[in-house]
Amino acid sequence: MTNHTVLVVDDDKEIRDGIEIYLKNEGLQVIQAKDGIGAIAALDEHEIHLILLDIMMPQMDGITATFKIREQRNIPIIMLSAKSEDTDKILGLQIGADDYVTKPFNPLELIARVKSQLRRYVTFGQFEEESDTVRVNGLVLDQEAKQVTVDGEPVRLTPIELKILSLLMIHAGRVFSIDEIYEKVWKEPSFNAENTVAVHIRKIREKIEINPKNPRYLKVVWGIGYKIEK
Amino acid sequence: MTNHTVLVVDDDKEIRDGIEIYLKNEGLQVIQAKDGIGAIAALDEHEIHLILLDIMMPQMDGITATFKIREQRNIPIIMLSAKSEDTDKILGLQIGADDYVTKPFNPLELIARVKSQLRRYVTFGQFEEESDTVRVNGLVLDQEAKQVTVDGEPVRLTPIELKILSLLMIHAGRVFSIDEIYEKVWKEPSFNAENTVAVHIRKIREKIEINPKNPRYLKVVWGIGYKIEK
DNA sequence: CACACTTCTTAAGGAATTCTTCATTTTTAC
DNA sequence: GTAAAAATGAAGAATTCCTTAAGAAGTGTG
Repeated sequence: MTNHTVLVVDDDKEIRDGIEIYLKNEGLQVIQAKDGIGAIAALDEHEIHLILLDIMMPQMDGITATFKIREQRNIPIIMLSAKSEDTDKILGLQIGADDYVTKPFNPLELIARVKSQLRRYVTFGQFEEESDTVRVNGLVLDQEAKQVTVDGEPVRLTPIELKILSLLMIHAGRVFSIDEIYEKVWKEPSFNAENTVAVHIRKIREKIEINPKNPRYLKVVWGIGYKIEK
Repeated sequence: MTNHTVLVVDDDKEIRDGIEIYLKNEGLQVIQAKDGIGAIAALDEHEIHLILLDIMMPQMDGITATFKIREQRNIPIIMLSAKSEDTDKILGLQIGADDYVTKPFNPLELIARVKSQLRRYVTFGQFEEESDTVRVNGLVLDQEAKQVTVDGEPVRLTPIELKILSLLMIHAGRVFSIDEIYEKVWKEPSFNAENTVAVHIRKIREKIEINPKNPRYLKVVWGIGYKIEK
């Protein structure tokens, strides 16, 4: 997981430099480009393992650049954008980005996503099918298929329910407070979200538990929070 | 999630002191610095887990300080600023702050954000202190799962019971007076709490002892207090 | 654009559990 | 034996959690 090179493409030098600091701090090598043309040039000159690409750039915009890059090589691309509209998000992903981060972004989140993408890259320069399944008790979470099964039976979860359950399953055994769950799932500080989370917990229990009143998987720890029994 | 140290950087002593009161009230340790230079010095001297940084400071401004700090270590940074313009907000985040609070700020919101950042960092595995399990005799305390087992059997404890038992187990062998227990668990000076603690002790014994009348783990030291037998 | 459908959020009441207090009994030390 | 300390039991107060329901917001379809 070391010695990877990341190409940062953004027209704003400050942003490039800011990102570079974080990435270097993680032991990654960084090359900068200020637009799509420069990015393609950099791809010829260096062995790049991942691209951080701003969607709004002069000369050649990010989406067009994605096309050009994909024509050359199959490299993980993470898109950056100031726009938070879902339309852009979906468009970016469909066209070829492997992940998407909106500005202003949390640097830690960015690093996590970069690492996640790099992890899929192995010695042979191919993509490894990451084992994306988490198994706890009789519960199976397939992160790629975004599906959970209980004893083989698929469960139909809503997006938020899936996120909550994923969080709890990935860190099975650990207790998460309601605030913590809210922050991780909704990605904003929680103010008055107790019932909201509680209702979702109830819904999840309804779907994964035989007897929701006496849950087998999704346990409550009094005064602290919820967890998935390991 | 306890025992974290926050560095408060602001040129106004009143603001620093005000923030310090709130943070200390949450059990956090606080170190102050009046400018960027002082902040970097403090980083060398103390183990800091989070920085509250005013964006407008003499000598070295907050944004420059952010860069310098990031060069050294990857610590969560929350920016404070009197400016509420969105341009500044985005700039601050892009450059390296993990979160942003505008003055005048709501203390509760500030605390919520501080805690949120500390939690986020902890999950990323950066500074997870204290080993998660404490073993004494046949007693096992899993601090992550917030659970205690006696000879492998899980025990269902209430929040206060868990806190008391955790305290005694972590410092197994040491005797705690009733007042000491009360202060540590309730986080307020003990007034007339002798019986209150005694009742909880009794409840704990009921749950972890085979014969509460002749306790094997939770011993009383006459005239002094309670302890967990090592 | 109206319609049905799903999902999310909020509020409120009820149920269950837990906390504290007080009175009483038991144990301990001298 | 006596006084101080500790343990016990029971009851009301307080807290926390669960559940339901209703409306808001969003999505897809004809």
